[in-house]
Amino acid sequence: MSDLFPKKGHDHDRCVHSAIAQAEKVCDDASARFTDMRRKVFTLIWQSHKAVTAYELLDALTSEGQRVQPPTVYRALEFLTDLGLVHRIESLNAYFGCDRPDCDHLGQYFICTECGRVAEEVNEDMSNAVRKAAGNVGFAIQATTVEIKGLCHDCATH
Amino acid sequence: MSDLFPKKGHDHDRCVHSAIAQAEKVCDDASARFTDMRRKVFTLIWQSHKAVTAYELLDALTSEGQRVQPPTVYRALEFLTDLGLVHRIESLNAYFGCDRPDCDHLGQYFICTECGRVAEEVNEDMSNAVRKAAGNVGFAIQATTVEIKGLCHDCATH
DNA sequence: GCAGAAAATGATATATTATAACATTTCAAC
DNA sequence: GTTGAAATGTTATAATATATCATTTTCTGC
Ligand SMILES: [Zn+2]
Ligand SMILES: [Zn+2]
Ligand SMILES: [Zn+2]
Ligand SMILES: [Zn+2]
Repeated sequence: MSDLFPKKGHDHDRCVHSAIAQAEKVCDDASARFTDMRRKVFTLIWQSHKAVTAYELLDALTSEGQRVQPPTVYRALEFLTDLGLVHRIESLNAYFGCDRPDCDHLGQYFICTECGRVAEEVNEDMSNAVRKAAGNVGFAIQATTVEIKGLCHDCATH
Repeated sequence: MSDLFPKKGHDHDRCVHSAIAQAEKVCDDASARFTDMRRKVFTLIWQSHKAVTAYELLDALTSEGQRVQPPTVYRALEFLTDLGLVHRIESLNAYFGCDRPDCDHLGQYFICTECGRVAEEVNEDMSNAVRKAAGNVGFAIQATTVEIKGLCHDCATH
């Protein structure tokens, strides 16, 4: 059985640093600015492997000092999602950092209802099944939302 | 190419009557009450093949006479979704009538961004791909959200 | 039929998520 | 340094959803 959710006790600083490095590259390639605010929001999203709501981000930013307003966070989120650095999890109204922002993909999200962690997979069998089903009915895909809730292996076995 | 979205000019009264008849049966089998309010909400949802928001339902119910409050609509929606008569479309924050409420299923939803219509499919290839991907990583599925946005055949070709 | 319990709805308030509109600041290009 | 575009700040409000308690309706057992 392959891993998908990160191991407990993994070196999470590596996750964060790698994500930031990739984000810098993606922004650079797109001639987009990875500003302080965007970096703060992005880093907060990567604090855990859970999805984070806009207002959790607001609270975190506010407790750091002066009051941050909703549009500030939503703008940063829009920027990050447009560039594919962050994905919105529709069934949670929350946001999740992508670990492969360099390539275009139709991701699928496994959401553990016990520990709250989210894992993104890019599974060609699933993507192909979706594409084929769409093709069968003459539907031209623009975007897909595939979110699977349940128990991750750790939570199912402990 | 098989049909999925209903034809223009189809006999929609048949859709509605069939849906209501099925709902009555499902409620009866579950010893649940298909009250006036639940029937009204359900019928409003079936007015079109689009997904309907809670507040659109509220407005429709209110214009029928006295003011209806949000909890009234949300309660009816909870009842209907719990019984599988209606599905929530997460990416739209909206609700859509199921045309096969009698059988358990993991549905997939095609959402046309042009005409707004939604079509539910129960595609075993997709469902199996999801189950297999979950199995591969030891994930125990509780619920799935598969929503596909794009252009329906009518809108793509006209 | 009637009492009591359970289910459903009404009513009020409030929580959560998200955007519109305009002002100010920052920053890169010239 | 000036200037124009991008980003952020500020204020207000829209859209979606739930908590809580009161009242009404329906069901069950007698
Ligand atoms: Zn990590
Ligand atoms: Zn878990
Ligand atoms: Zn119809
Ligand atoms: Zn269409």
